[in-house]
Amino acid sequence: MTTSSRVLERREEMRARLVAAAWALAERDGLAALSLRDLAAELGMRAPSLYTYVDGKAAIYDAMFAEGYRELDEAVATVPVDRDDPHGTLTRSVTAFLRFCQASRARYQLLFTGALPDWQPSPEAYAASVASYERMVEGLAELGVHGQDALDLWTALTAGLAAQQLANDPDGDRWVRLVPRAVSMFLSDLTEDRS
Amino acid sequence: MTTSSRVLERREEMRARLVAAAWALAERDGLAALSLRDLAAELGMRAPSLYTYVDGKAAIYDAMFAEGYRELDEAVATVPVDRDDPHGTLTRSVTAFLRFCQASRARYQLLFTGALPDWQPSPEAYAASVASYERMVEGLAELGVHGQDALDLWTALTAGLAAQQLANDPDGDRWVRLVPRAVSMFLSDLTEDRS
DNA sequence: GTCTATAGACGGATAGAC
DNA sequence: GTCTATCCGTCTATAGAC
Repeated sequence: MTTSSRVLERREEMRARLVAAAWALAERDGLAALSLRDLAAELGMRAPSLYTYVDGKAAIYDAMFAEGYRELDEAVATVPVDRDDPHGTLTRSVTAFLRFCQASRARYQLLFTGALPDWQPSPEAYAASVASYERMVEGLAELGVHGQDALDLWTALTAGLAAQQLANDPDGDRWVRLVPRAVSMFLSDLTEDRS
Repeated sequence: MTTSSRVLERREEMRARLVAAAWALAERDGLAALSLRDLAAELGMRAPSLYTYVDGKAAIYDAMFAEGYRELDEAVATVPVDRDDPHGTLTRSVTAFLRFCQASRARYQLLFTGALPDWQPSPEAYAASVASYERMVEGLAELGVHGQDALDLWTALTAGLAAQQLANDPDGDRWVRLVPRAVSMFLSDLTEDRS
């Protein structure tokens, strides 16, 4: 006797609520402070009941990680690409990226800093992040950015803007304001002689 | 009856050994995994004995933090400043900075990422980091870098290079190699019209 | 599917003997 | 100054009743 689709539906719905509650707690108490007891309480349950929906804490981080990258793609794919305006396109992309990071400190930590001591993304979850990077590379290629060095310089620049913004002015725009200038700087460098 | 200087000397020496052992453990097991039991064992003691030298775990992180910034100043102050060669000077500085970060992952995390959940530097320890930033600002001024925006762009760029190097190629030089190019990019931007 | 009870581990910190 | 013993808290995870 197989499980009815009705039941599976309910389970998926509950699982989604579980992950949402996990995000809320991670945001409030810190990513590393997330505990199964607190999480269960948030859902009106006791800790052991969570195992009905999820196979332990690592699986919860995994689900959050995957969801985070899905949201990142959504936030970045929203930005219209104008091949004739690399500066505008990149500026809008990076601004969206920084806003995405600012919107959730916990998500930023989980996705981009290896801040969790006892957890590594599962291979499937990790694959999602690689795919995301590859989409970024394709987008940059459309705008005329080619070569590993240029890509590495780009990721350093954007990662640095995000890190500084989050660390020193989490709710403001001190580094967000610099994005157009940073993009100009980067694009100027691209068109220079490098012999 | 005051404590003899002989005794104070011994205490200071022991305290230094304690901090050194803490670094070793943080490097081996992760910064957050540092425990007083392990630390004591490393020194041939039991955990309660540590309280003779140090007032709890937070004080240990504090001592490590202060020492880390002392080492950073040493690593950066070593770089000779040539007012007539900003590019060379900055390149050497950033390279030294990246090597400093690579030399100890635990130190990098403690000093530059807020990766420890339940700990914040004490006001005195924090003051050391502010002083370090101010010395960097002075150094940049000597080389013709002025203004908050330029400084913020600079910190973003260097922080980003460090973050990417540590996260994606901790023992290599994938981003270290890009330092001269990043410095050129930055300096070119400085000399541009910004009206 | 949810619960209670509990195993089993690890952590920081303190009291008080020696 | 160092120890043993211990308190008290944290946590994940499992067993088994209902």
